[in-house]
Amino acid sequence: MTVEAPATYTLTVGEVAAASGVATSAVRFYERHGVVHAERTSGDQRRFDDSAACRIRVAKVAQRVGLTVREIADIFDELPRDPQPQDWGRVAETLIREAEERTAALRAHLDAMRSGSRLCEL
Amino acid sequence: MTVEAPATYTLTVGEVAAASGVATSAVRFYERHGVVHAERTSGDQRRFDDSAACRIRVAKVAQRVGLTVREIADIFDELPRDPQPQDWGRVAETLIREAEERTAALRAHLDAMRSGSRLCEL
DNA sequence: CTCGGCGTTCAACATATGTTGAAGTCAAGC
DNA sequence: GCTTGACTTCAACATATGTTGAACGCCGAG
Repeated sequence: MTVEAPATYTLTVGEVAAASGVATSAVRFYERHGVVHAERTSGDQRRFDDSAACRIRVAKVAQRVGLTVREIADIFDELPRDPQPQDWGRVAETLIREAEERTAALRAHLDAMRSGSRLCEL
Repeated sequence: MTVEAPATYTLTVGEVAAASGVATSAVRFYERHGVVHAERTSGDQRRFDDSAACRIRVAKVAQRVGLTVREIADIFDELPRDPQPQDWGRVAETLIREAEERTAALRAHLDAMRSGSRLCEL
C-alpha cells in the first residue's frame, strides 16, 4: 500500500517569507486568500508546511500573466491533501492553459484587427 | 508622395464608450493614463479620433495577460502620428511578445519545479 | 524563568483600476 | 435661442494587492 506523506506544519511566517522572497505581510495576505494554508500553534502563531514558499513563488509568476490571487487560490484548491507529482502536474497544466488562452485571445484580437484592413480605424 | 491621413478628432466620450464597450468613466480613465488621446472643443469637451475605441478594446485584452494600463500606454506611445499598418504591426508584436515572455517564464518556473523532483517540497 | 526576537491583530496608508453622484456647462435639434 | 441630453470636474466609494506601524503576545536559548 502507499506510504503516507503527511504534511507537517512547522515553518513560521518569517521562514516562508524568506524562502519565497516576499514580505511577511504578503505571506499573511496569501494565506487569508487561500493561496497557502497554515495551522496555528496553541499560542495562535501560524505554522506552514514545506509547500508554502513554492506555492507563493508560483503565485507570483502566475500573477504576471494576469491571474488574480483568487483565481490562483482556486486552482491550488484542486490539489488533494498530500498531493502527488501528477497532482502538481495538473495544476501546472491548468496555469499554463490559462496563460495560453489569454495570449491566444490577444493574438486573435490583434490578428482580426490587422486583417480587417481598418487597423484601429487608421 | 504619400497621402496625408490626418487624424480627425470628432468622437465624443459617449460614442467611444459605446464603440469600445466600456463606461464613459473608463474612457476618461484611459485618456488620463495615455491609452487614448483627445482634443478639446472650445467648451472643453473631449473629442477622440477613430482609433480610440480600438485602442481601448486592445487594452482590455492586453490587461487580461497581465499588462498594466501604464505598460499598454507606453507601448501605444511608440506609434507615430497617423500610424501606418506596419506601425500597428509592431505594436501588436510587442504586445504578443510580452504575453509570450510572461507565459514562458511561468512555464519555465513550473518545469523547473517538476524536474526538481521536489515539487513544492511535496 | 526571563528576555529578546518573532509572532499576532488591526487600522491606516499606498497604488492600480475603475464607478457613482453632485453640481454645473455645452451643444445640437427644434 | 431654448431646451435637454450629454458633457465637465471633483470627491467619495469600491475592489485588488499589498506595506507599515502600534500595541501586544509567544517561545526558545541561556
